[in-house]
Amino acid sequence: MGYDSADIAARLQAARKTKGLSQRELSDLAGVPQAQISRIEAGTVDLRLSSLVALAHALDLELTLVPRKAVPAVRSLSREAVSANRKDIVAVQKEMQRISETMRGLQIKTPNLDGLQQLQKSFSDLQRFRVPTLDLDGLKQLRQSMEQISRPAKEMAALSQSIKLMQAVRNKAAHGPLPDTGDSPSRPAYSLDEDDDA
Amino acid sequence: MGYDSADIAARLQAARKTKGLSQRELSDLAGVPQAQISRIEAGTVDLRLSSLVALAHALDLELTLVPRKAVPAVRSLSREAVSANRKDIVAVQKEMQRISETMRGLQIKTPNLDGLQQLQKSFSDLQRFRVPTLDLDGLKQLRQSMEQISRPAKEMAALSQSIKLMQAVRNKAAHGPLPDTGDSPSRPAYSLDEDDDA
DNA sequence: AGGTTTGATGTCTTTAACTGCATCGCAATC
DNA sequence: GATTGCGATGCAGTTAAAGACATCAAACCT
Repeated sequence: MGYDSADIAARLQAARKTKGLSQRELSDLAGVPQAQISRIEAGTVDLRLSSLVALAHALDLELTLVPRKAVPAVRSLSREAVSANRKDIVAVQKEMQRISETMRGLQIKTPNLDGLQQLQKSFSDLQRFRVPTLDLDGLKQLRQSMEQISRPAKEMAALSQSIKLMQAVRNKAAHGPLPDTGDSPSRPAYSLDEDDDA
Repeated sequence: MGYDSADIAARLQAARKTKGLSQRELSDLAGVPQAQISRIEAGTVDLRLSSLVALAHALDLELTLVPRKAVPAVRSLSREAVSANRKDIVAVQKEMQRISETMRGLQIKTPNLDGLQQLQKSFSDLQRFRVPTLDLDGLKQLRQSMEQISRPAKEMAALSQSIKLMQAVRNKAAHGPLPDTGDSPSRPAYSLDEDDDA
């Protein structure tokens, strides 16, 4: 337990998920038993430093001690490194791949379904976005919806739902925070404010 | 043992020292036994996260997980926060205090000693400098020398030596790296270099 | 529906951190 | 020379993480 410890646990889990790793995969990677990882992420154990470092290392993270006053700066710096870029590139790519396959499947199974073309067009549109801009959860939701389309008697509802979801993802990608090409430092929010205590 | 763990231990010790804390003081502050702190700093134990967090907290540090690629930036950021400012303010203050007391002692014991006035003048001069600019080791050396002055038959040698040392400290403070008032961000060395792997 | 994966939990043994206390050597101070 | 404060070390007892299993329920995919 503890203010900080919970943070650490949460960050470990977040890092694992955005890397698309299961607890077992991470287990193999870090040499820490899956059961232990589960307990750690749940925050029910007071883990050893060696375990923490092993996990962090496997997740391309480093454990650092930073001065209190530098914490906000470091936070924004870390955020920039993970969210603006990288995020869950692999996971998103994978999801897009699967959606693409689902799309293909639909075109074979129900080629003459009204609106399928529109969906296809939207998808082609979506594929032009740079990976990091896409929302993983939105994509997952979308795929789930798309798979409903092959269900008899639900085609139309599922189809229009899918189109809606896809446009939602598209809009989010278009208007969301832009990681863009040359990541402009966007004003250095990281600067140590002088407090001169003591 | 471990690549990272040693780092952590070292940083803990460094933080403690620059704060001018003894292991026992830190022990009281963090609630971790002195013996344990010793072992931790020596790197002979694989400490628990709770201990680490307790110590970090007591030292005004926070444990954070930062992405590999952001590590250099974070490092320079932390360095800036500790070294440019703060350094070992407390220790320097303490040392200055003790020198002041030593000075007073000399003025009582050997008030008519030639050159004492010059030493006093130099010291007053020194006191006008901002704390962080002063060199701790130089001050320690100085005090040691000053205490020799009360030793019979060595007064003169010790006195001139003290004057020399004090001027050395003064010069270092005057011409050394200036932590100055408005710490200029001195060019943001922290920027995440794009590598775009994957 | 059946098979697989994922995360959560349980049990047992081993290992080691942790605590509390005492002590030691060393340096600095009086 | 005695005292004090420092860090390091030893030891006995308690506690809990680690490791190596085995399950289990839920979600997922075919």
